[in-house]
Amino acid sequence: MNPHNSPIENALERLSRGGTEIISRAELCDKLQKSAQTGQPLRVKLGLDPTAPDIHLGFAVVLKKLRLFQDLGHEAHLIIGDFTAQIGDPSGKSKTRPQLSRAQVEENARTYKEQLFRILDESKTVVHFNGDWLGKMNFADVVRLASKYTVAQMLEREDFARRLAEQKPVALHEILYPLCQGQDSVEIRADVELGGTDQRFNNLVGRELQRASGQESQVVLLMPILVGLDGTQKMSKSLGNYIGISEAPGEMFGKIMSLPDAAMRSYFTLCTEIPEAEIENLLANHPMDAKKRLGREIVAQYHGEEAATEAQDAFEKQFSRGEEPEEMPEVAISSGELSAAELLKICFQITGGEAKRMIGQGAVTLDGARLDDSNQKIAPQNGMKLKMGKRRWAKIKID
RNA sequence: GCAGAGGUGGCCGAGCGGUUAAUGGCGUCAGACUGUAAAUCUGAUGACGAAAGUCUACGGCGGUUCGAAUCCGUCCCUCUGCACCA
Repeated sequence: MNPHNSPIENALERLSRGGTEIISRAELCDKLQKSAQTGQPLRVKLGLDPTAPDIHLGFAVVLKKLRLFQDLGHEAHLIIGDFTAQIGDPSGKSKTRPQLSRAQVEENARTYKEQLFRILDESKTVVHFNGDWLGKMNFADVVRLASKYTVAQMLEREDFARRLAEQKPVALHEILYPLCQGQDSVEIRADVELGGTDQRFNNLVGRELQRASGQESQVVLLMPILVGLDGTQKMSKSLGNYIGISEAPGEMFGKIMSLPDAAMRSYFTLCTEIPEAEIENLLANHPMDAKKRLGREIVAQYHGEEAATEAQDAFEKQFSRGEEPEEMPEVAISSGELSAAELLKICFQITGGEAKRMIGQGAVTLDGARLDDSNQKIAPQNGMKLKMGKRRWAKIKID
């Protein structure tokens, strides 16, 4: 790092790592400077959706950035979107969501916090519920808020434009969503708002509404979207292509190994702190080794170095060398003969058709011997090891 | 309100009286190969059943028919155009 850099420039540089877009850089520079002079920390906002308390690596990208702000001395302001959750963010798949009770939201928020503070500094975090202000607005307030934005402006938003073009429904309340989120910024007087690039529109509305309310507009930082396990679509819970930050080390490592090679670069830059030059070097070498390094790096962040090494060893043992895993789920079975298909149904909780299919496809072995007849009678014995496909194992235990 | 187009399996999307548990694509799973739970290729993919077969499924309900996702009636929902437009 350039020793001549001022602390502010230094901070700016760290904040923009990983392809972060800053709107605008000059304003952020200003705010950082003012904060340094007055000793007043910046209020950095991040909105959370209370319906999905499982934090994954994609969201962690943003959380890590928020953590960086905290490390620079600023305050994190989390907005639990208990009110907006009733609308459902049109950025996503836009299914109407069930209304959550306050109790459910608080329960979710608790689960959320356990995970959040694996990344964030709790002592510099303030949590808000946007129902506290949005829920109190009366219809006149809503009309006044709605008057601050035009239909044409709202329709600039890509989601709406696309859905209109595809002749898909766009409900009126959905176009209120960006206004709600913008109002949150007004309420907490945010200096900065973080989000994925998919939040660009919403976050910019916040700037607009703050200006309309006589506040200084928030600076917006947009992080690139992390792709999911499929390597194309964004990582999200609803698409089922995510890696949760509290998943078991082995599971996490395995999922990372299943990423398409092409996704590695963005994972390295967004999910690890490895310097650019080293990333280039890793990617120039064998992809499998690079991916193992990636896996170890990420697992270590959430579970520690030791767990990461263990996860890698277990992976190499089970998949590279095809040996059986150290630990496998035990399944209790009462003694007595049963058919191979029935055994599978019990051990792996699958349907009869699926069990037959697995056996028919040669996917099943019992103590290393392939089963090829689903009607074959088996007398289960303690310690028998059943394997289905590459990953699923069960150890039989007689009741 | 009027007119037109639609609502099909996890998703997209064919079918438009029987051979349709329903083409195809995506997804998922498996096998082969390998460099990995990468890539590629191949296959499988409603439930129950040892099997024969039975059941459930094409927005809801009712009807016609030996037989309906396919025809008729009705209701609900979406889209497009027109009308309405303080």
